[in-house]
Amino acid sequence: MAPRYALVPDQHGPGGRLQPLTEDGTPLGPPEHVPALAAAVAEREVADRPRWVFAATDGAYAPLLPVRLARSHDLRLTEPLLLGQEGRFGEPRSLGAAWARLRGLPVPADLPESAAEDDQDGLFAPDRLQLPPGTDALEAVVAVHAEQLRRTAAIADPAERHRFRLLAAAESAGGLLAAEMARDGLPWRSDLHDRLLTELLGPRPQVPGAPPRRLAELAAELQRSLGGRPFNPDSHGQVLRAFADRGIQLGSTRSWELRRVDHPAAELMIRYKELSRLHAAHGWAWQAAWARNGRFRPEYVVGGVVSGRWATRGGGALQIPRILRRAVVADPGWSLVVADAAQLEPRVLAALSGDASLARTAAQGDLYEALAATAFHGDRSKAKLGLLGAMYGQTSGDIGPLLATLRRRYPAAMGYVEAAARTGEDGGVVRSRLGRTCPPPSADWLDLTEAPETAGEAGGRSARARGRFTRNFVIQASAADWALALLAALRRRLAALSSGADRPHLVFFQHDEVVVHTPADLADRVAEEVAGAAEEARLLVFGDTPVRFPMSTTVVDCYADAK
DNA sequence: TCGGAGAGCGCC
DNA sequence: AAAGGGCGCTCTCCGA
Repeated sequence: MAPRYALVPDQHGPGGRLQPLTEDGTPLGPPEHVPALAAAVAEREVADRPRWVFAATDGAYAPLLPVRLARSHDLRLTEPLLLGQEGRFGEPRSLGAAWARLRGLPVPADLPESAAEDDQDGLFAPDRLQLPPGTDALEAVVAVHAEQLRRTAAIADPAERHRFRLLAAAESAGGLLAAEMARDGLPWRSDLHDRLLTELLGPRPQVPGAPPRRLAELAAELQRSLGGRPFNPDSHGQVLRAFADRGIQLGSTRSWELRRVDHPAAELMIRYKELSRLHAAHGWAWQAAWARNGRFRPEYVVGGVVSGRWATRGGGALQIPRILRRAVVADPGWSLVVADAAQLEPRVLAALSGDASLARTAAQGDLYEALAATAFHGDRSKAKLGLLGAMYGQTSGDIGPLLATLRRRYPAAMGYVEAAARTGEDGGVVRSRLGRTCPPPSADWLDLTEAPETAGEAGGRSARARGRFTRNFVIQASAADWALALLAALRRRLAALSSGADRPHLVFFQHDEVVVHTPADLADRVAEEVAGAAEEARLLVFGDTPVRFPMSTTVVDCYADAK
């Protein structure tokens, strides 16, 4: 029985090494080499339920799948969280870098992301750890892990320390889940995708690179409508010139600007841009590259955004146009449980700031409705606009009076975001609820603000921009904390619900929304677990708060039918 | 010929 | 009506 195991796969073959550890990272006996790592890990998972410690989830866990592990500690994901906590920004985060810092060796720079991309066979996995030649990887994993636990224990404030441990655990769980979702994939009906593209764009072009029929038609109509001279509708310069030739001066080709133009060509242009984007970003080429054998497999990048939101690499999984949700259909006999957190960010603000009055409006139901009733004479749109403006740092438009109202009625909440903004303007850093740290100002920001006599207006603009960033960071990053806790809890609950090939599993995660693919007869149970996980996340992240985080959950066959 | 910058728009 | 936070992706344009 060991509470933790360090795990390092062999460079070649299915074997690997395991090192039992105590809860504080001290080795328990000698390391063990096993010829079949996946089987050995699966066995210990059942017997001990340990926390698995590895350099990076993609290198150590992905090859073990479909073995499912409950808990892990990912050194690569935890290192930047700790560096931020310690005020050491921009230092390399690989295992090798952490090891070098520990041993006083020269610290290797992180490899650029592109170096990881071609690593289809994991051939370069050992190099990606960035360990000096001849270093024993298991020894490094054990040492860096113990050091990370020590650094975590050094966080002075007990409550902050506790929350940071939650953050590291949740981030690591995110790593496990991202690897699982990449493997399982999102159900994707290429036939329906194809039909949709054909309806909108015309038949798939036979000649690769040729524009679909509808785009060619629209381009021709545009040309006629603007006087017959040929121009490329994909070229902003040529579009501006074509409109100018008809006496229409445009500041840009943005669709909101085109929408105000009273000329038939404007509407054609808007339509062209919509369809051309669909074709370029999520058309047949995308389908061939990303949606194979009934599954779309995005590559998630856990913590890829400084706020802790996930990013994806290739495939644009987090920017799929809503219309394409029609192609996401559960397998026969299965269902999709689609759940999103309603009005997550304003609720996070209420919980973060401890504003009793705002918390009351966020205690249930439609937050904006409640806000409107108490402060905006029932005008929901004003309530929403005002609150969003406060969270984003908006200053222009007619928002002034709305912000004034909010400041009067919710001084604690508004004070919270304004304090975060001031910290950012002054060059400081802010943290999320669980302790994720925002990056410091960039070097050119310092140039602009530290020499005001030369920087002048640009310096002020830059400082205000950074104020908007830190203002939004505390909310966006704390919302990401909550979402990560939700994911970890839901993942655990789904595993408890059922095992084997027919188990419900997460297939999609987008900031504040999750999709679970489940055998249809378990769908209602899954929906209950979603609600339970949201409540669990609330308690873990915000503790004693009256704010509630309701999920809007639907059980559907097709993603497009949700909500 | 390639890479970076800028524009623009998809998602939250 | 069109400003304010975070991204990824694709296109054009332009300079090395």
